[in-house]
Amino acid sequence: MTIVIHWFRRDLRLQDNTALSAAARDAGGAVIPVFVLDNDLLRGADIAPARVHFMLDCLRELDATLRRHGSRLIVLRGNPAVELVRLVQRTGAEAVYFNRDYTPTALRRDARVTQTLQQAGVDVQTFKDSVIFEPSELRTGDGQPYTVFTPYKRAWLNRLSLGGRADAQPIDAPRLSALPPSWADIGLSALPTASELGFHVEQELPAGGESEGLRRLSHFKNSGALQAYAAQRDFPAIEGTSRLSPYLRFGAISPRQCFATAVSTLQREFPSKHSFSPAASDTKKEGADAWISELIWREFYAQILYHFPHANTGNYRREYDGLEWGSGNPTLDEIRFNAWRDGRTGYPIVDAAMRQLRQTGWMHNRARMIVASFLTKDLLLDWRLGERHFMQQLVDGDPASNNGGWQWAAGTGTDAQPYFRIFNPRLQSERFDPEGAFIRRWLPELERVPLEYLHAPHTMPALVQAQSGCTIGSDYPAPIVDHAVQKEESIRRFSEIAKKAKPSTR
DNA sequence: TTTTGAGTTGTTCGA
DNA sequence: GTCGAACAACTCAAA
Repeated sequence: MTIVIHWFRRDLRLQDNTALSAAARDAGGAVIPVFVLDNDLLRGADIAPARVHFMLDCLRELDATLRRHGSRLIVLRGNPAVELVRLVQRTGAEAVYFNRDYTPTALRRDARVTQTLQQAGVDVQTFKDSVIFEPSELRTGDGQPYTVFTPYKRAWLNRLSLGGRADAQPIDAPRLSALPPSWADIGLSALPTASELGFHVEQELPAGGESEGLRRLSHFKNSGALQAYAAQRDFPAIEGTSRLSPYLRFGAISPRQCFATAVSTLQREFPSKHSFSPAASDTKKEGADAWISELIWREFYAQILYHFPHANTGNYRREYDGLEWGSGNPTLDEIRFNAWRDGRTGYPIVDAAMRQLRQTGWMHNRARMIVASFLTKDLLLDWRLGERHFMQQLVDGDPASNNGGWQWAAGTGTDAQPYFRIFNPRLQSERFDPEGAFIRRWLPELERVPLEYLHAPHTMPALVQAQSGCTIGSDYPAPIVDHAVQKEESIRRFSEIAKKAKPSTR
């Protein structure tokens, strides 16, 4: 009888798991579920304690669910290639199956692991799972990868309606056989905790795991947040987003499950083309449409990083390699970066967002844009500093989406807005946190500051500062830079590059 | 090859 | 406060 190893990576679930179901099918249920704690990744510079903790949560639940079905999760630690070959030798497995990962680091690792396994005579099979359409599946008429979102989205939706339905259809969880009792000593005796791995988690984190991911997906739909998504998602004080990003990051839920949920909402609101659609339903349709767009953005950035791996460490638009970052004074730059990181810039919307990140390992997407714009356009600091800090903090930190988002904000990426369109932090604050609820939630020192001063506390007269118990300079900082001045300098630097270089990306 | 339409998420100014 | 226009010029993708 054939035995197949399923190597779990970013697919920590049993339902709608492509490689796992294929393994169960090909092996008649005789699947060895395994996860490898990769020492190289755990020692990497871009790792976040919060993300490790969340991942371990997912693994713990995966193991518990497998045990309810008579199986269990074998957890190994070390180099995946070495550990998997050893597991093959011990168990007599003939094949290793896994779901494909498209980030540069994962591609290098998977090439090494595949080669090692094949040299040992093991059959290796890989599957599409973490996206609905893979990087190579959508090409322009010229056969080139898409570099602009809107045509990409159009092609994505077209492909779906022209025979791609199956790609978006979730599949059921497989039936797995019990592992032989004689294998009881294989793998770690217990899943380590984050602190046992050397990570100190200070945040209150969402509970990881497949069931929690599915519960949140249902809640997102049933609470009406999905339908209201287009109208509410931009306000960080509102629970208007799905909060599913960590679950998608680790595959506790699949993009197909998300897409199916969004589509079911559309079909329920619009059972037929001919039904009368009042204005309220149009809003609901916009909600699901906007959320589907975000799922497509996730795949857009995955394929950008796949096709343009230089963007992983450098500017997607290489002509900006000559761009000057920083003030020219490294000490000042360090002070400014630390103020940004710690939420002490004197711009409340920025500071509230940075404290939300530090305290929860997550940040609202509108806030991510604001703080990224602030770091790159107001502090004139290299986007890579912000990108790395996000990766070291975010529970949902995904290399492709994080890189894409930062380069977009910095103006060095795809679909960059014209360089003179620079976020004004005060305007963003007034527009997207009009009641100041988000600011007050994360900046207790501003709790009693009247709303008319909340978006710019340094404008408070001395008397008001005294009345609200918030003295500028001691309780809360004055702005560390002048937005109007920094904006002009940023525009100057970018326009210089634009004059010099003929744009090219490749 | 040429043409055409469009481009996530904005800001500022002046009426 | 609200609204429309200007901001500059280029690339991408498809016809």
